[in-house]
Amino acid sequence: MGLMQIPRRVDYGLRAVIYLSVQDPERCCSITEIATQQGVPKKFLEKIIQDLIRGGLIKSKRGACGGYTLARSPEEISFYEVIEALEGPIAVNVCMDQHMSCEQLPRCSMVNVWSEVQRKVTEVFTNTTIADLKRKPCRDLIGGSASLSSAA
Amino acid sequence: MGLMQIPRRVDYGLRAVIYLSVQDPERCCSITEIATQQGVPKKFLEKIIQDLIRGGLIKSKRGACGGYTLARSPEEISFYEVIEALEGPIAVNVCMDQHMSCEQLPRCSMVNVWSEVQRKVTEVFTNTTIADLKRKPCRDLIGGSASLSSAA
DNA sequence: TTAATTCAGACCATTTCGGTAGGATAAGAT
DNA sequence: ATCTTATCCTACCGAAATGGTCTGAATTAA
Repeated sequence: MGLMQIPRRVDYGLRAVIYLSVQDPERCCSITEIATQQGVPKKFLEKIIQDLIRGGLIKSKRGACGGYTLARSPEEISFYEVIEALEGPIAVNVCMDQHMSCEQLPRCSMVNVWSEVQRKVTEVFTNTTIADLKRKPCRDLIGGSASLSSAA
Repeated sequence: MGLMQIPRRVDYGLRAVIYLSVQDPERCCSITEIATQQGVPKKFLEKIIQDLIRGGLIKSKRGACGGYTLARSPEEISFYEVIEALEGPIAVNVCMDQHMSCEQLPRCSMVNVWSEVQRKVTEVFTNTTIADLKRKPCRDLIGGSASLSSAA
């Protein structure tokens, strides 16, 4: 159940980034600290953070007193970047293995729907920054007024 | 790769529904016909169509000269209904296993983003009917003008 | 009765998901 | 130097989902 469910990796990764965003930007947070504070499996989070480092969102310092900090300010990190660093580019589509004739198959007309969905999803994620999340109060969870994006 | 990829089941199911929508509404189409015409694995499609029957979108007639027809007119079948019949309700969210304090965790602020995405996705799928697809020409596939939904 | 068809269920191979384990490497503290 | 604290890297692992297949029963037209 759940067609477009968000994987744990993304949830955990976002939590780590958000946690770092409310800390002193200079202070290195260890994986142990982040994991216990956020209630996330430590070794799993370690791998996830590695992906965020490769994505240029987190900086690390090795050795004793090492740890992680955000690579940029929270205003400059979008939801989309975190997701992309962890899962690759968002691609709402069917696996296009074999190209078939456009006439006899409904495939191409469906693609228009997929790409419209993809466009809207991408829009929300790119317009939402980590800094936006920090100051959001906890209002009703479903059917919210959705004032997050700039809503074209 | 592909965060919100559409599963084969949905692709195949939609193709079957669209195929039926362009046939004579009285004529029963066998599973063999639909599968070969659409280039879909026959036995797999058979199971998928069973779900569409349970969802009230397709009618079946058993025995020789049996087959499938649409249960309603294409104008009254939305993309969303097909998807829901095959995958259950769309739920863009993280598995909410354990409820944690709203204060110390960024979870609740993320939920606002998930629900906004879900709302927009659902909107596109509910506003697109099978009849809409039939007359759509095959224009450019990516970054299309997206004139499908009523675009609030 | 027989042929054509849907219907129901078990089965199955591969991939993905979520997570663990162990060690190599780096750097600060003593 | 070497010890401790930490990141980094790679392999591994169980369970679930994905994408199918196979077999056989039930139904119906000819």
